[in-house]
Amino acid sequence: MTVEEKKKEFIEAWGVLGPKWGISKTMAHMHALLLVASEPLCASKIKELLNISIGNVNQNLKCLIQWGLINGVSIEGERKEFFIAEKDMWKAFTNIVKKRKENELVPLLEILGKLQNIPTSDSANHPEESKNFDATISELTVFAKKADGMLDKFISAENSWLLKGYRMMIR
Amino acid sequence: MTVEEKKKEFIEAWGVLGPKWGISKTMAHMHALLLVASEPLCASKIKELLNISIGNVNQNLKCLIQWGLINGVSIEGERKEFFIAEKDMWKAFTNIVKKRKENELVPLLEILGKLQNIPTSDSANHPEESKNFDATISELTVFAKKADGMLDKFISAENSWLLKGYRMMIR
DNA sequence: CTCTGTTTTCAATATTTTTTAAATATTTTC
DNA sequence: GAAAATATTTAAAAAATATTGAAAACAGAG
Repeated sequence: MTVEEKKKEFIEAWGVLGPKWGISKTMAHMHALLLVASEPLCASKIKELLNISIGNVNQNLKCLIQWGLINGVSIEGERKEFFIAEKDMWKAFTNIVKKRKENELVPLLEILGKLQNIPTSDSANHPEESKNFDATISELTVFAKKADGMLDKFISAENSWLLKGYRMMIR
Repeated sequence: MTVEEKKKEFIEAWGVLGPKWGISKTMAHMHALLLVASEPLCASKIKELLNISIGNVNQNLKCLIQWGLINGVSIEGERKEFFIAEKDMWKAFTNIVKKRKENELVPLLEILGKLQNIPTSDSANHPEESKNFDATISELTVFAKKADGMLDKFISAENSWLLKGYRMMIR
């Protein structure tokens, strides 16, 4: 198996996993391509290597940058922009966690808070239901807040935490 | 705001979050509906409450059961099956983690292992590239394996871990 | 066994998301 | 400032996903 073949296979595999992680197949392909590229690539090179339109490349580049998975670099004497993947997996991972927390957990906490703060006008008429509902919302809130705090620690933890070993203390 | 209104709002909100978590809007609606329902609901009741087809209800019920987010229960004297949501959030969460680990991490580790075990036939011709590629794959592998181990601990940890407090030791 | 209510399956349809290609905008160089 | 190169936006096409509705399969009661 040649290096090129291995790269192709890796890119393919990443493309299968990507959608499961919430990023599109093409975006995953581009990310994988940049991960294994031995030098920075420009948009048109990516277009060429992956056989996709330049507009598509452009959009996904922007998206990958937003996710903190790649970075633009300028190359001496070249006019156009080149791109490289973030090779520090820990960094890439915490970038993703940060973004998903913002998009997923924060809005959830907002709506839960709102539902808790607004009084239930008919709670007297449906005491049981009202009680059950409040209990569910409040359990969810506790859980979401804990998760939120945990992710914050995660994000601010050092690289070494994952790479060198870690311990979770259960109390 | 009445209890019913609150429930509606919660269901809507869950429907928005769901797709970001990789489950479809309808599936999220159904899950939310069962979470706040004060009693088990049957398929046709769900169809009625959410205004969707019975086939759709059936498919998503099966999917929700697969994810471990809801359970079927039988009710005294009733022929059809009823459903309730898993209200223990910790359990629901670990169910999800377990499933996603199986679907996402395990296949990744497989492909990484494969790429490492098969020798690179042309590594002599492209020493630099080959070395870079191997390094990337192996860094990814280390990372993925650590994540895998961490998730295992997570899954087998006690409910109390999250609810009562936890500590991460960084070394 | 047969009837009836229920669940499951699946091809057709609708919806959503992704991709393209072309138009538009921006930047750099002279 | 004009020309050339690069980058971005957009409207339409294509592809992928979700939903429906109707038919088939199933299960329990008589």
